Amino acid sequence: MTRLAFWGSPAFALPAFQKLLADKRFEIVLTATQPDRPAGRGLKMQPTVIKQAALAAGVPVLENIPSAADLRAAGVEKIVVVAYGRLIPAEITRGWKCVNLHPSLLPKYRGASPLQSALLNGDTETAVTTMLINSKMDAGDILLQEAIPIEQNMQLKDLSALCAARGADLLVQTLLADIQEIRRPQDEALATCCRKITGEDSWIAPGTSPLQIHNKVRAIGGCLTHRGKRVKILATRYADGVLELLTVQPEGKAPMTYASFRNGYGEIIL
RNA sequence: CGCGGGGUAGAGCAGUCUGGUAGCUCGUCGGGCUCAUAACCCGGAGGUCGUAGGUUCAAAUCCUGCCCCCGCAA
Repeated sequence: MTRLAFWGSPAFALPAFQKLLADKRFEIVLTATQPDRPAGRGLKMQPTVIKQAALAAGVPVLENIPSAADLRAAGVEKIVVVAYGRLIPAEITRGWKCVNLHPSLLPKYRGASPLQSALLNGDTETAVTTMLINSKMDAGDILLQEAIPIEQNMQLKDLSALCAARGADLLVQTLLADIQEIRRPQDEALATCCRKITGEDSWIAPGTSPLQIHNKVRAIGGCLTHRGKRVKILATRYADGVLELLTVQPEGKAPMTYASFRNGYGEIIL
């Protein structure tokens, strides 16, 4: 039984956490996650998904970055990192094998928004990759990689759930493998980086093509102004060059079908 | 006390400022036209206007409390 530390924060990390938790070949002796943050309406303090899961499972949680001493005290042998959201100190990466799960076809899409970037660019394939963390962002040696096809009308939540699930399996395989044997360096010449997505990115500029709109909507949601109100486009279908609006949400209102929207607000001119 | 929008027929909205027993689009039901239709025409059903109280001859509309939903930002 391998004693693991699990470092992760959002929902994407949950399938991996639960998979490792349930697997008798591993024991999660420590979790690290981001601190509670004020979030949501009213700015109430919110724990991360992983903190909630760890507490429910009775696993110790650290909200600050664990030190080498913390890891030694807990008898950690390997560290698993999934969407932790913070840099790992060099003293940790030097002292332990830090296996990271990254949902992209590394060395493509290093950085903060690999899934969004793949959808935004209309890629037809991505991957889940396990790698060893080094000092550079997502640049460590690749361990295992599994391709994931992206369907034309797949939304971020679908792709994210799929990658999280496949990634969890891939992590298990990776942890059972001989890491020194399978590690191979990334080809720096092919490396690309994606930045963090902000609200600004979802605005649909006039003249955006139907396919570009579709890709934007399924990656990060589309935003436009209609009769003086901001309207989010939540779901579209694209086939044979034709873009069809499916779900839409006016500012301050609940999501609704486009048919309903049209009855009350009128047609959206793209 | 982070900022803000909203709760009116099954659905989406207008009407609230300038009180006077509720309207539009869609759906639904019935009828008509048509070879036919998700098209078109005619007709009907369906709402204690979130909730409690107040002001008034009269409240969806003005005032107050409460409940619920949502957007932004992080």
